[in-house]
Amino acid sequence: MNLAFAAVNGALKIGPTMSQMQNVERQLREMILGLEIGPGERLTERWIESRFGASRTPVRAALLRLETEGLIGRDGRGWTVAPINLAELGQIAVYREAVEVAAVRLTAALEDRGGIELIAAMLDSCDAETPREEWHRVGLDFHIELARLSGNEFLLRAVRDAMTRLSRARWLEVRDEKALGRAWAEHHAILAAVRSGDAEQAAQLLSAHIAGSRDRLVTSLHDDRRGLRARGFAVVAA
Amino acid sequence: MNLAFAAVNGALKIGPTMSQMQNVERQLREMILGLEIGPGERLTERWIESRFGASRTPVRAALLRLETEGLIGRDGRGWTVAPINLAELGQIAVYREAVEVAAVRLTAALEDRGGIELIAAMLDSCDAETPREEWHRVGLDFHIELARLSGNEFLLRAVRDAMTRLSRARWLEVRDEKALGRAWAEHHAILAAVRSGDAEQAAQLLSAHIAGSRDRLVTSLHDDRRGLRARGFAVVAA
DNA sequence: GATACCAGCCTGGTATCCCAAATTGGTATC
DNA sequence: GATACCAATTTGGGATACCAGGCTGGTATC
Repeated sequence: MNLAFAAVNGALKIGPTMSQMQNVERQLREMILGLEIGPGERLTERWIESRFGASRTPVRAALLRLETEGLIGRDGRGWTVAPINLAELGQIAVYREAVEVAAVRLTAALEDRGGIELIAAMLDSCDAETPREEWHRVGLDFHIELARLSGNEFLLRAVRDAMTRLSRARWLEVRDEKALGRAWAEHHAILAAVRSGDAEQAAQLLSAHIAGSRDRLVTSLHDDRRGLRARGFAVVAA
Repeated sequence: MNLAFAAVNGALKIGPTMSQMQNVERQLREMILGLEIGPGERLTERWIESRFGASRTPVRAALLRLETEGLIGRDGRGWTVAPINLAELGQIAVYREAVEVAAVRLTAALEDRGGIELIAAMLDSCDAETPREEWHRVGLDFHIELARLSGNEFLLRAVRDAMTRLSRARWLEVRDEKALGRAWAEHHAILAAVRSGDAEQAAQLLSAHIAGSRDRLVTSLHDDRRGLRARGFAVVAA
């Protein structure tokens, strides 16, 4: 079973019967997260309408939902793809630390922690041959699936929301193989602590992981901000 | 300055220029939170349309937003006011403990904690003569404003979301004067700890307060579930 | 050449119309 | 009386027409 697919499928209801609104929402989200539409770019309902072959009714519904996800915002009397906001990334790190640590503490206290092995398998499915997209996806899904194990819908939703908002920034981050390996090792260390039921250890490792991740991310984007702006991406300073 | 009003005003943009969608959203939210529309009740877009004198377009936009707030949900091919869900209340307590404790720790570490006095004043504005609605509102706003002091938008949003979802259940809770006084005292004790910069103490007091609040809430609603159902309210067991 | 002004276009906001599917209520059948 | 069935109604999903306000580009004036 593919955990990641289950997650996506559960959230988005991919299937033969998908409404126009879900269709537009999904495709538009993918274009934004995949940076096919750059941060800061203007969106018009008419453009989306013609781009996806749906009328304005489902387009507007999709825009409203993406707004609540923080992927787009209102710019006066129009829609704008959310810019990369370095200050916001710092706040998100604090937020996700709170909810992820709470979730991992809950999970470590559970009796049935078998789900951990599925997450470990997901991590192990990545190797040197794995494309960068896959590393990126697994890196996000690790935290989401870990939160899911807690069984708390609200912690899960919060983590998923945070990872969605971090997704583009993490994609833009320049990460060398060493950084990828370190993250991989840290993920496994967290899993080991949870597996052994050591909530305190798991919490500390996770906190450190999130803090380090935030520092590397903000530093990388801060250093690259000129290049990012040159690509037409709106970057808001910390 | 009225903190509570500022919060509402900031969130809802009350003013002379309010779109139909904001109008419908606000009124419908008030009807749901005020239990004028009972938990579990069916909603049709046509009814809302005629009830508020707006066409279906803004009605549907408002419904989409209220759905993300968890106040309504889809029931097959229709809309339903979210039932009172005792299991969910327990999960929300865990969630809000995570984010509120994180926020209060941040605030206790701030240099400028002057905002605390405004919150204390808000608490002190309630006395024996104060109507129940006001106690209810202040009890919710206390936690929201405390989170606002942290300066973290995401923690604030999370607390606001949690309090919105708890609002109806807390309104239905049978609280005697003793319980109100205890909550008032606990709130002040938390403020005192934050004021003195004792993050650890503030965190512990807040955790205990949330746990106690949850226990009383779930117990009260559990005991009253027959009465609630007799009033036509859908109550989902824990 | 700079500036004040105005018409036309483009935007999101709203109202309304159509549609397929599902619910419902009555009816005929056993 | 229970049940299978069918038509009318109602539902949300979608498409489209219209509107007011703001932006733009051109033009006339100084």
